Amino acid sequence: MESESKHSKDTESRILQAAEKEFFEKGYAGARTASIAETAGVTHAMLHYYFRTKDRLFEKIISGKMGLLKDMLLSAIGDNDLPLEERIRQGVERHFDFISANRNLPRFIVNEIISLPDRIRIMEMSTRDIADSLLKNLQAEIDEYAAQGHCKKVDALMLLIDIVSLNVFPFMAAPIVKGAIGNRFENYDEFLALRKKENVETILNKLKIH
Amino acid sequence: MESESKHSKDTESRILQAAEKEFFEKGYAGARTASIAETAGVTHAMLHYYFRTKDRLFEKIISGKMGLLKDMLLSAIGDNDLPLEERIRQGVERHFDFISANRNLPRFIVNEIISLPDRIRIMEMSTRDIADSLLKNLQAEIDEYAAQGHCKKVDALMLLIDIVSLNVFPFMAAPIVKGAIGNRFENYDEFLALRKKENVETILNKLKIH
DNA sequence: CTTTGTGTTAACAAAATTGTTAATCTGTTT
DNA sequence: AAACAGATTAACAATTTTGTTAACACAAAG
Repeated sequence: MESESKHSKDTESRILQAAEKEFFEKGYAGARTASIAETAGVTHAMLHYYFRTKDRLFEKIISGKMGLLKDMLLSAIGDNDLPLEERIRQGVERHFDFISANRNLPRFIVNEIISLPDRIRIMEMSTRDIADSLLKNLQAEIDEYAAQGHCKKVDALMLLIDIVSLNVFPFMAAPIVKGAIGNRFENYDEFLALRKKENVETILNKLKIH
Repeated sequence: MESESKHSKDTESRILQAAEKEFFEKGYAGARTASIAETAGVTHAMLHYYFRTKDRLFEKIISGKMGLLKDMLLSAIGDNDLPLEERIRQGVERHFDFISANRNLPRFIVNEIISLPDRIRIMEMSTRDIADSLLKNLQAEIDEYAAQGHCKKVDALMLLIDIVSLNVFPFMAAPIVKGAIGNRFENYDEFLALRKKENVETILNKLKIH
């Protein structure tokens, strides 16, 4: 038996939780306030009581997730005090794990944020700042290693896009990929584990000198 | 002056055209039949006259696009009668161009088809068939080349997923990537041209022996 | 124990969206 | 030109979804 007490103060957070699920699964337009309320186990009047409108509730969710986008990019670079190859390996793995832990975040971002013209600019500026500062360091490091003959002189930006592309796709397009892999794997997580290794190799392979 | 004649039989196709645009941009839930009708330049009653319901109109659009998904995968493999490396290079380029010509098709598929439980199974079976037959040939070819010492023995499935991942991302996540590239490029198409080359190299690089 | 304020509910209202109908128009056939 | 059939429109109806309100519950403070 769960606590059946009325006047439960966690109502607000339960609505938020249910809203996140609903918005992530169905997008803003597809989400229904009544459905959110039902999932949260409250009447839909409560939703309006706490958040006034669907829009404001959506804002609450989306603003909380904006930070995660930065984290997603940042995680792809790894710690600064490791040798380059190890740093990149770790970065790719952490990035993969991050997305794995937020499987429908990329789809949500791509759909909902892109469809709001205002937000695109915020998004662009936000990613620009992160990318700029981060890539400058990484590029310098790569160039240094390359000068020492330890790796190829690759473009850091392209490398970052490679990492994100490879890591995001198997989650974003999971149903299609599931179809493609057929019965080659026991379950999808098994495939994902292998895919993670493969992505690390693909990225490191771009640095290797032929 | 366009033909202002009433009784224009192209009304149906204009609705379809407007519907495709609307559904692609806003998804099923976000699309408005009135908006579609307005874009098509007809009253929204016409939409119901020709297609009865929003659902049936959506079906018309989606079923027409299902074939394109197959084409998208098929284009990534290229012609059979070329040397392997050339075949893959051409495949990656054609696949990139195909997506470039259907920029919001991937997003549409990922969102709308995935959200319909029925369709996922159709999708899975559909992709399975294509992937199975196609990958068997490609894998055999790779293995042959590898046995001759001309390339590494890579997994064809992983290679296909690599191709699609790398090619799809810059279109699907365009606003985020735009932010990341900042002012390094004149315009996005210039970046895309470079990205296309980069993807070809990334893929071919996986085949090269170190 | 009454007051007070917040949380809660059910029923209702408003708005938006989809779907229908009956009348009208237009080109075609006889 | 009269009849006909499909196309078109405007007005309306139905449904869905969001948002509001008034009454009620309950715990805490005076």
